[in-house]
Amino acid sequence: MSNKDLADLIFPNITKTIEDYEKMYPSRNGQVVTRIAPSPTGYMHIGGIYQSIIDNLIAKHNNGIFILRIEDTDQKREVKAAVDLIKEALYRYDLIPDEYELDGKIVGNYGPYVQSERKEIYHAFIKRLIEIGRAYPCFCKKEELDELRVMQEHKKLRTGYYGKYAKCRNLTVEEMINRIKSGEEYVIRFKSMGDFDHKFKFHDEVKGDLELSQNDEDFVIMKSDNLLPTYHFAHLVDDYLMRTTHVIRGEEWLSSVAKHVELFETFNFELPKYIHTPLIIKKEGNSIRKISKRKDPEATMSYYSENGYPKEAVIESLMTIINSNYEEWHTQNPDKSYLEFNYDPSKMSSSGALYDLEKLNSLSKEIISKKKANDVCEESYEWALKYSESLKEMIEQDKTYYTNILNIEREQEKPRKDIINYSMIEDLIWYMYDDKFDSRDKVYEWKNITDKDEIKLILNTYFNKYYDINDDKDTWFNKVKLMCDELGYAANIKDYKKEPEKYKGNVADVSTVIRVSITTKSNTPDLYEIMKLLGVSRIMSRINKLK
RNA sequence: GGCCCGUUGGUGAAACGGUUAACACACACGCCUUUCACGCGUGCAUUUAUGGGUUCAAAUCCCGUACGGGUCACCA
Repeated sequence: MSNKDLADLIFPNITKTIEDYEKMYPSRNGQVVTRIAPSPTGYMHIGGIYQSIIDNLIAKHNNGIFILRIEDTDQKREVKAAVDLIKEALYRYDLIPDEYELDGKIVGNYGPYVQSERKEIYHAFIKRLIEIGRAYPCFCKKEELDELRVMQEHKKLRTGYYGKYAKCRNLTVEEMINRIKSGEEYVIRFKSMGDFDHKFKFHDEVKGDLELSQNDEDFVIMKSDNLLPTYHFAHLVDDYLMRTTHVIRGEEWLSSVAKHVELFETFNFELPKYIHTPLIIKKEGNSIRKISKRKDPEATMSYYSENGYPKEAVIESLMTIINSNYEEWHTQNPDKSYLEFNYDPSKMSSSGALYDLEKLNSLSKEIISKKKANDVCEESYEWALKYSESLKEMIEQDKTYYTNILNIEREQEKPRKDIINYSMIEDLIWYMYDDKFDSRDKVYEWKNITDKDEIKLILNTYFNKYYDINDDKDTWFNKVKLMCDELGYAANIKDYKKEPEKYKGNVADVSTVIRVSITTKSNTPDLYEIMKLLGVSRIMSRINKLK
């Protein structure tokens, strides 16, 4: 009985060899290939988009290929709709893969791109490993493994299935065959030849040169229940066969590179470049921790959709933590797409990247302020369709009116920056709509002038004597100033500051009274424009109701 | 606990043996202004977690300590 017999017993139907697959998926002649490989376990995590941005950036920058590969080897954790969620998130941010498998359609010559569909491929590789004596079935039960670990911990030994603790590696082929034939459950383990006390040099594109201990663990490469490989083995096979040149993955994988290196060396495959990205972390009180889907809403991409952040803002904010020199580059090249930025992994922070919502907000304000009113209208309408019935109705009443509101103080050199995201638009402009104005609980935000009679006096004087809807902006404001003179307010703030005791107040106070009486708010965009849009009769009706 | 990685203002960070330790966000103040905002200006680390060492010179190199993170699954 030989290893070959064992291999044939375990994989009787596997006839294709590694060499067959190498021919099916030939070398791509130096073309750069990156890949995002999420497991479909729920909503897209912000780390996934973060990595996809880097994948896409490297691929596009080098005329390369960006692959989406679904890692569904863990059926227990699988969530059915998750692939749709992944696709949705990727497409929303224009991170469109060149090769993928979605909705049953395969695009690309290196597929399938879903791991559960690649079972025979993995089996061919495992079969070879068994044949050459570098993999073996292990019959240890979970309880035995637990016992082993407890014993190791107790003796303060390194835990794991290695060396003399890897007892199944010493089984004879005959014994293995007999136990398999008798129906015992087993996993396939890799037979390591490494020595933990020997170090090897490893270059990571982010962390630089590292010295790591060799792997000596006989880790599991194929699971017992679904015969699918574990991550480590799938990484070897898929990234080799898909000809991946750059593996971008989270830092948590750093501690398994010794396993991967031994795997690649065993097959004599060239190692891809590794970019182990810092974890996205979050500060909570005094502790810093990995951002988590369960505790942090902003860890999930749906947070940004639900709150109506424009996609550019999300990308920008992530770019600033990907390479901190990005922001500077972007201010120098305001018209260029981020895809033209020269990403440099060695410039990535090697500690965690703290994702800052404050920064996102500031970026988002900036970006929205530079958009055309029409685009803001369309994008916010799209958002409202999904997330806000109320805003949707406002927009549908009269799109032009809505756009005009958005356009106040917009198309000028220094546009107003008050919209952080689309979910806050309604809060910013509801007073421009009569039904909202009438139905909402509102507080008039009077400032310096609160005396009812004084307010009445100002409003009466202004609307009876001065206000004319047809005035241009300068005339309009000059009239406000004229009224100030008449009522004893300073028309000029400087005059007021010089001799405040001479006046009842200044033009700012008077303007505030007009503003608040019409909008209830002390903070609004340009009053002249607002009055123009509202029109005389609506203004007067509001003024009259006030009395 | 073992192994690995890290630690520069409130935050993201630059600086790769010689700078007043960039820049951005936040914050504070001032100016501008019909309010708020925008914009503009100013301020904001006597010092790079900490203790030693190397050097004419250290945030940068070396060692120790502390603290934080990752990992030690038939999860990825």
